[in-house]
Amino acid sequence: MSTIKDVAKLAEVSVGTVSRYINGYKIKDDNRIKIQQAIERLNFTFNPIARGLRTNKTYSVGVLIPRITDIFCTQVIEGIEEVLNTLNYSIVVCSSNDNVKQETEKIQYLKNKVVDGMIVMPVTSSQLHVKEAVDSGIPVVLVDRLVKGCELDAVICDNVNGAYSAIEMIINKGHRKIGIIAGPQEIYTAQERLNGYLRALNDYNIEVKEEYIVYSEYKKDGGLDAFNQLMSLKDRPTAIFTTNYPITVNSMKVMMEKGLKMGEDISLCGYDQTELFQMFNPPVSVVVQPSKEIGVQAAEILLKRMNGDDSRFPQIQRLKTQLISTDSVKTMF
Amino acid sequence: MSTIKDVAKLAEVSVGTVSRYINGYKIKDDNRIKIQQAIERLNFTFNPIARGLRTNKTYSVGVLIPRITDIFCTQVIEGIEEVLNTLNYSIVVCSSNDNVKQETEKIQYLKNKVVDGMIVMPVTSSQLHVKEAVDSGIPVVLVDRLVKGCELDAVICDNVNGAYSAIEMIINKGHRKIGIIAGPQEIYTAQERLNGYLRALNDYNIEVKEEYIVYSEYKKDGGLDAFNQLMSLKDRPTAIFTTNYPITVNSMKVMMEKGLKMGEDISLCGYDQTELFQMFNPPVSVVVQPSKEIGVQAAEILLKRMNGDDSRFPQIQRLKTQLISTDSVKTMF
DNA sequence: TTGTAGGCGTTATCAT
DNA sequence: ATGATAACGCCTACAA
Repeated sequence: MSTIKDVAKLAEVSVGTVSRYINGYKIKDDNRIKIQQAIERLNFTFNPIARGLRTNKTYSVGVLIPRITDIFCTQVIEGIEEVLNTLNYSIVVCSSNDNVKQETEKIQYLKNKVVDGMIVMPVTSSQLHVKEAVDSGIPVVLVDRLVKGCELDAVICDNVNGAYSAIEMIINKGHRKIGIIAGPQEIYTAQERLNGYLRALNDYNIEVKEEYIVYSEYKKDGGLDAFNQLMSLKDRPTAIFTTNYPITVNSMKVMMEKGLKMGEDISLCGYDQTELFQMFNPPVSVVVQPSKEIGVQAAEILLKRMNGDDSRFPQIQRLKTQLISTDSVKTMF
Repeated sequence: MSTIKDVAKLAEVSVGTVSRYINGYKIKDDNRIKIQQAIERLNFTFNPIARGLRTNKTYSVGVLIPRITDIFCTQVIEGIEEVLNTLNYSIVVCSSNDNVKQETEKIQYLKNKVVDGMIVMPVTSSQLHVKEAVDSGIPVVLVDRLVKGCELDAVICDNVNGAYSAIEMIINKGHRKIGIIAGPQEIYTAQERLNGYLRALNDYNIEVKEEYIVYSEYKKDGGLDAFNQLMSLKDRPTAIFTTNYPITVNSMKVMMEKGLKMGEDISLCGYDQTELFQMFNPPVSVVVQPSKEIGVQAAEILLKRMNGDDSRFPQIQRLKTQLISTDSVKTMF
């Protein structure tokens, strides 16, 4: 590997001149040509590690998500990548595996890796692991979930209205007995989605029945028990709102095993989209989040911060969801 | 941010001693204690960038995949992460977006980022973009696909037998008119899967009909035209083997639109697994690749190379697939 | 516009 | 076992 020094020697200029050339400063034309040729001849590529040491910039950002195999997460990453890659930032990805302890460790880990900034989708909204990263002065943008007691930039969805629109649709199709499988209430999105549910019932003057509200983890096996619990009520709900992807999938799985037909025996509306949902018979009603757009906007805010622009801090973007309404929710009249 | 120098001063030792402490060399007990305290007091974390400059190691590896939203890819990454993260390697992820040009660029990009090694899932098997990276001396492990004319470590699946087992199952259920939607023949896995198909027909003495073999892209919209083409034959196949995930999904989509019932009007066997496939009615028959295991093994080989162990080069691991056989392939008798 | 030289935070070599 | 010091490759005053 040749260095700036080799280039300088071959081009018969000083290293300073070469460095200036590389960084786009103005230099004499004939020097420019000599340097270009030297670079070509030596197959020189400069060492960003050395530059990073000097400039304290690594041109890399950390992305911390609960799980790399989660479609929602990868769609967000796709958005991040789209913005950051063209600017030559690289993306260091790691997963917290839905685990607060790992999340804390990984934040520390990313800090140690000296990323210029990070985008974090927190596992829980309750604690302040994320706070540490902030305190170290590196810009952090939250995604999908806010964290209590943390003033931070964030790009999230309007979960209240997302859930509200789902419940409203279910009500409008004639349902009155509507169950919800809510997520853990330490999680910000889970709180909001439950709120949307409550608010919609309230607005339509439908009594909230405690037993129609069950809770579940937002993890891989979430929803299995919860769905069964709803099904075992004497006075079963006619429709169920499942508030994230795994819960939706697992509820469908249980229905299948029990031989319950979606949209006939029991109505279902889920959260988060995958192409396959629309290929079931009937297709699955879902609240869709603009996942890629979340990534794009998070990256843009992060970029702004990394460039030292502190305007409008903390900047919280709240994106709208979209409702896909299908026959998985039965029309009752 | 405090440095090793600050620690040395506070602990009243030399920087050399601090460095040795950090790197786990033996030092006098009381020095050790003084250093520990100093580190604590100063909240010192050492700078891997500086270390990297000196040691020429960045403790980061690049992972280049066709698309971050592809489940197969993310499962592979999950495996890679599992191995590498505990060893404190970070993973720089980027996508080639199914695009040879981007692949070439991103390989260059990763090289410039000074990763210690890279894991690449190549877009095509025909060209030598990957060769460049190799020539630069950094270890590269291929995943899922081999590249012609490149002697490289690789972890792939036995696609021939994967396809063979699928076709064999279809034959055993009484089908004789079996179509295949094969991938682009520049892609290694696509070649192999077609071979498996041909070999199985041959072994069972079934004539290969040219019009039952159609081709499609291995990309997002792959399979749409191809499936229609098979359906428009006068003498339609009774079963179709779709050779990757998008093709399988899109074929199912077309079937749905046309009102064809899977496993009755037309039988289908796909490639690559997602949990949702098993929740359709009937569930979808698929050839399943051990995707996470691919990642694990690739990471292990890469690790070996990064540690200077050149034994058994080029090491090619060929993993077995598994067949899920369901009623999506009709039993004909 | 250019050259020189010091420094970024480590590691590694040499004496001691 | 430890200290002093020269690298590692680049950037950036400063001086010319």
